[in-house]
Amino acid sequence: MVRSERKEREFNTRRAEILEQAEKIFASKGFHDVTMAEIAGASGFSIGSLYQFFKGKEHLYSTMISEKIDLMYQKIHQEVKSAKGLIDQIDALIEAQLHFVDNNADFCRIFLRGENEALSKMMTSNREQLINDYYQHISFIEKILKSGIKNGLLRSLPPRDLANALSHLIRAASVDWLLMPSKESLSLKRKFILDIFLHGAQKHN
Amino acid sequence: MVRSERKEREFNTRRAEILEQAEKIFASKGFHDVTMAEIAGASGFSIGSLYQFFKGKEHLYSTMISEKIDLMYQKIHQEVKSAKGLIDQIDALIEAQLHFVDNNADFCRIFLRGENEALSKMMTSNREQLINDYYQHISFIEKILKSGIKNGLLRSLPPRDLANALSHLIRAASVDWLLMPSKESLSLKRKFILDIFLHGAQKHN
Amino acid sequence: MVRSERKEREFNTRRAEILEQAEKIFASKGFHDVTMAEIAGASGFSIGSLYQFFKGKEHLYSTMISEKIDLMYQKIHQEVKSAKGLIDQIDALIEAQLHFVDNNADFCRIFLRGENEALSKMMTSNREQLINDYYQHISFIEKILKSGIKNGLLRSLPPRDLANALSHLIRAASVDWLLMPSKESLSLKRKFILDIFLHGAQKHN
Amino acid sequence: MVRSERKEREFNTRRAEILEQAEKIFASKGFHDVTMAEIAGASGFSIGSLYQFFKGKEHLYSTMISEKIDLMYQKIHQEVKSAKGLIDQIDALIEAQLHFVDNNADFCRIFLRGENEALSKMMTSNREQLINDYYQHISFIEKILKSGIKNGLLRSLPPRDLANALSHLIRAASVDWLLMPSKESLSLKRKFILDIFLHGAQKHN
DNA sequence: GATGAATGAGCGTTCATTCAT
DNA sequence: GATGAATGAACGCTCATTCAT
Repeated sequence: MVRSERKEREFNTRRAEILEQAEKIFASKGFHDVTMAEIAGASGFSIGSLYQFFKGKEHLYSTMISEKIDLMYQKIHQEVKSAKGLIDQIDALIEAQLHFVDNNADFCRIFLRGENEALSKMMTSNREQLINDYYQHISFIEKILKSGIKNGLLRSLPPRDLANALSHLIRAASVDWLLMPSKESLSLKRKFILDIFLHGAQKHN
Repeated sequence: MVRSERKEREFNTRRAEILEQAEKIFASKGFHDVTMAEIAGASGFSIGSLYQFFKGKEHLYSTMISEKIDLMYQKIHQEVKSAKGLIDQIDALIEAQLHFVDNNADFCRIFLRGENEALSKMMTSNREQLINDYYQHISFIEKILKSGIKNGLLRSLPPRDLANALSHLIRAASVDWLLMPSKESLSLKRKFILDIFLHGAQKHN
Repeated sequence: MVRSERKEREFNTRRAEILEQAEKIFASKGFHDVTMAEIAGASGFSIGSLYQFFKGKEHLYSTMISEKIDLMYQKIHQEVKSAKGLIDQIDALIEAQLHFVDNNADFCRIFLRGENEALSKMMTSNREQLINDYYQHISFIEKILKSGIKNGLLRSLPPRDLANALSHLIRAASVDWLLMPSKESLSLKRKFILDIFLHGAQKHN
Repeated sequence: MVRSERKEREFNTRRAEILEQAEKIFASKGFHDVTMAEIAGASGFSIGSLYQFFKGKEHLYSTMISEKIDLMYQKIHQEVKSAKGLIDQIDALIEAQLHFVDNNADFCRIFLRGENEALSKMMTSNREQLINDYYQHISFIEKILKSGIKNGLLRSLPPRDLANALSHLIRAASVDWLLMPSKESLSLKRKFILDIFLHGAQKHN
């Protein structure tokens, strides 16, 4: 039916609106200090309506988290894929992730709080999904680096560990920036991250 | 008075017992899903007794976190200070931190839901203390690396960024290990971390 | 909207029902020995519902007190205003107050444990309101007596003190009656109060 | 034994010390906001010791109240008895009671709060004792007034009601004074009370 | 479908009282 | 006798979820 298609479009629009408002509120106050009434008010829906879109508060929260993170992964992978050559791909990876953090500071700060413990409760399925997505992301990086090793551009180190290292070097800069109020744009760290990842800290003569 | 000395010893023993049990429980369930009654039961005290040692649930939690973290910093700094030479010091730093994670996996997992300093849950004073301690730790690493730059052993990069990078490379391995149930000892990553930090991933001809 | 009008009517009905039950319970057990669960049970609402009508236990209590007292003042003033002549007005005042006590014995007994204004239990704003209302009531009596002095019907004594005296003579009879279980109607004291207030106890030859 | 006599003297001294401190604290904070630990601290005894003198908090409180009130009655009766002639006796009654209120304002203010509801709980025996003492006091006044009637000095009105009236006229002035912060000495009301009680408010030609 | 009033389980905390020392 | 640490029952309040309208 055509009608049901429109309905579904509308459904998705409303759902997205709720998620958008929920993100803002959760980002600013954490999980436990937010009430369903608050989200209902901010998104212009009634409390009851929220339950047509999400099974409950936890579901709403974890959906918001995982959809946003998936979006991040998507963007990153897209940027990386459109880059040519190993170094450029790594650079694109760094740039894309820093860019996301830069533009979603409040959201990212959620992870500096202890709030995603919410996920540890009932939402095991969602939590596992999140970890799974993370692994996939790491695997994605791993694959790139593996090809670098194959090409002889990178040293022959365990690719999984390399991927982890690269990922956390980006995170290092991000966390530092998130904790510090008002500093220069996070993108300035891009070169440093690439440099330290490729060449290390030691001076070579 | 001799008597008050014994009392104080007993007081500290009991306090430590509570903290030990609280750590286990908080580690497995987070902050909000734990009740004072649960901690009381596990530690063999009455609910009321808990309040002779801690001002409330938050205080108990934040005390547990910060005392444990301070212990980690102490151990690390101690190990590093007893090492001679830049490389050995960095190695000691890595080893000491991996060792702590290895021996306190449950505790560390708290931080997988919540970053290094974990939390809005803490009374501001305690939270600030914790952040302060973290900064001091980073500064400690920074100082070592700075001397390495001075000596010409390390490249002339921003020492603060280097310290951050090193710290997160250790974290990278730790997180990977913490997420994976049952693997080899975390210490095996020691050499890799040192290697990647010093020489980077790129092959140099 | 018509709808909201009905809702409001319902809201007020429910609110009044709670207050009515709360009055009975508070009157019989005081403030501290009453639980919200008890009031909820007696009034046929859930605990949570109580909080839709009142901010908390204190608010419920002080609202009950002050609304009832205001009602008493209203009735008294109304009766007095519809009387003509000084003596009749004083008589109406006595009669109206005795009548209220007669019909609200349990409520009034609250004040035998705690004076006219009853309480530290109230939010300051409400407490002040209550004291203010009391002063207004005394002023109301004062005004009547003042006109009696002007007319030469009453002796030239401080009107405020006279008002106080009259008010407490009524109280004297009320307290005596409230403390004695099962006696004749309180209204029988009406003549005595008027007599003693006007002519005093001494025999004049 | 002589020894047990000294013991008893000591016991009574300590008991009185506790009651004295308890009065101050209860007077300033009411019943429920005072802890046994607070009284113990203020009176220089341990918590446990308090229970050697009183069965519990309520017992301590009600004992303090009734002993103090009994003291008041004693003083009043004593003053009255040493006065000669009806009018002087009534005057002594008024003066003695105003004097007590003047010197024990904080204590008296307890009764303007709703705290003696404490007595409504378990301490039925004590509460009854208190009411009984009150009745005895009223009876004492009644007897004096009755003799006045017999002598033809007072009008032939129900002596019990007269006693009540006189008692509450004194109370009227006391309450007014207690509620007002900083005013002239309460004793100034003495003449007014006597005057209004004897002659009433109406002008007689 | 949409609403939001009603529900009631759940928890942190206090403090009078007890009792081992 | 004196102490004060230990006990644990008790209660106000919140808020996710439901369901009658």
